[in-house]
Amino acid sequence: MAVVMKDLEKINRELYEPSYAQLARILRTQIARGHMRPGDRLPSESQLCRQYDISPMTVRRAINILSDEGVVVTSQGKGTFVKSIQFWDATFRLDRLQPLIEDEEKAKVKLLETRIRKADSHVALKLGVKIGQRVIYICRLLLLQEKPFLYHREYLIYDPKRPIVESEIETTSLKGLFEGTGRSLLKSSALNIEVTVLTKEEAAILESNGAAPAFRIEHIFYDFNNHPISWGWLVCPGNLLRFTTSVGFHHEEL
Amino acid sequence: MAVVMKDLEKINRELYEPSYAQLARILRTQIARGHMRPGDRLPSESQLCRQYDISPMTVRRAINILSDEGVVVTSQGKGTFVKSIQFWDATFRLDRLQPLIEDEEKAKVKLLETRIRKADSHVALKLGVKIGQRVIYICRLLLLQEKPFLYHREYLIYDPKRPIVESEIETTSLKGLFEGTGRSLLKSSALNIEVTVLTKEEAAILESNGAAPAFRIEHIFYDFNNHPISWGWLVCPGNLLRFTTSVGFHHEEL
DNA sequence: AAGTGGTCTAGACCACTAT
DNA sequence: TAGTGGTCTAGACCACTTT
Repeated sequence: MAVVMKDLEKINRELYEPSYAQLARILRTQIARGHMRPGDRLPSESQLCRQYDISPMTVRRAINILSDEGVVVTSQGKGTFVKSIQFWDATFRLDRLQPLIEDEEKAKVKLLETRIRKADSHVALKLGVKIGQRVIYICRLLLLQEKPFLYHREYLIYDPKRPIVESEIETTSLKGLFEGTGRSLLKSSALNIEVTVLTKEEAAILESNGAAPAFRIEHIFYDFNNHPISWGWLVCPGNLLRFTTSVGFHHEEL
Repeated sequence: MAVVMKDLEKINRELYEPSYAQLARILRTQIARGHMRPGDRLPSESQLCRQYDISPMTVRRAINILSDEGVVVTSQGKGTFVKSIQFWDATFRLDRLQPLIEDEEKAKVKLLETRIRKADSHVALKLGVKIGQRVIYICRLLLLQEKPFLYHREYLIYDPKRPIVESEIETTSLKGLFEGTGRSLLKSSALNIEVTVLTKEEAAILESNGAAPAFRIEHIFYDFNNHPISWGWLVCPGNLLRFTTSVGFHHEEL
């Protein structure tokens, strides 16, 4: 059977881009251009070795990249196949917010309130402390180009032994906030995204309509003993935020 | 300098779990237990080779896994370091919905309406067709345990040359819906998640309160010529759906 | 039996960083 | 100069699937 050598770009070893990345890019482009369609089998690894004159490990690495990206699926003994796109593969990344918030020019954080409170039943449950125990309440507003954008409230465990209090409260930018202040004491975090409508108080602070729909991002941070350190939530009016993503095959335009 | 051999699990080559995965797991566990904290340097690759008696490539593969997971960060010439957790690393996966919807027992799809319409300006813009061109409108309701859960409306390009129409409309489960019907003609999809409040009509169909907050997931599918195939959106009342995720270091409990 | 992907070796050479 | 990660080789052996 004659193999048609179509689109056979060569690997250029002079480039800064390593061979495995080049091969991954070449195959990804072929798929995105429709030369290989979902369900089609890719050339076998040994074929790719010969075609591109690179070693098996390098080919495998390229294939693994595409596999991690969800572009192909491998099956031992059968081959490597182009995956059909799955709606469910979509992931929404919070880091789309990061550039907005880290821009010191446009983003300002206002500390609205900070004080010691006694934990009510709800806070006690979330933080795993006893009702009535002293906790720190922090309330911040993030402004984007002078406009209210995010309203953040947080309860921190009050531990006189660790002076995390001051450094936490001092934070006037959200940048370092969630990286952890005592940096090495944060182990993990659990997050929820929900929708709500703004309360009157929230609407007033965010200069939005009451009962406007909003995102609510809740977070709990844990230390290395898996004990909660803080519980809080961000509220952002729906008209100011959307999450976008895409699934499927993409490549640079010609 | 005496190296303290702490937590030195051995690689077991008899296991089904490959060596690189074992090493990744061992290192991940050490980090999660706090034996190595954010900012700490991992043993160098050559040290790991000697300690675990495996080859450099296998060590590299383990490190690469942790790097892909965002647990460590590598720096040429300096070493490999435990990353501090980043709030922004959080990703929310749509596939949390999949098990719900694919469960044929609990999930039923009701086809509410399907008919040919002429594209108005909005639809024409989204689908890249002329105003007045005929498009297919489909309206579905997904019920979960007999309760309305998702309300789905979609506009499809009407192309008599391709009989995608029948197969699309026949779909009574959402399962195969987004995998594509003519399976090989879907190239990519763009998605948005927004918040809205339910209109009266939506609230009636979803048996929810009017003006209740809701997720709105919009999608556009493209073919291999990068032309839109369909545009549609899902609406789900906020009290029925939340997205959850976590960031940081996790390991199996002891 | 032949072909496929999956793991792994024992090195090599390079680029970068610390000292 | 010595140590670090980054790339790559040219095979080996294995498990699985197809013929």
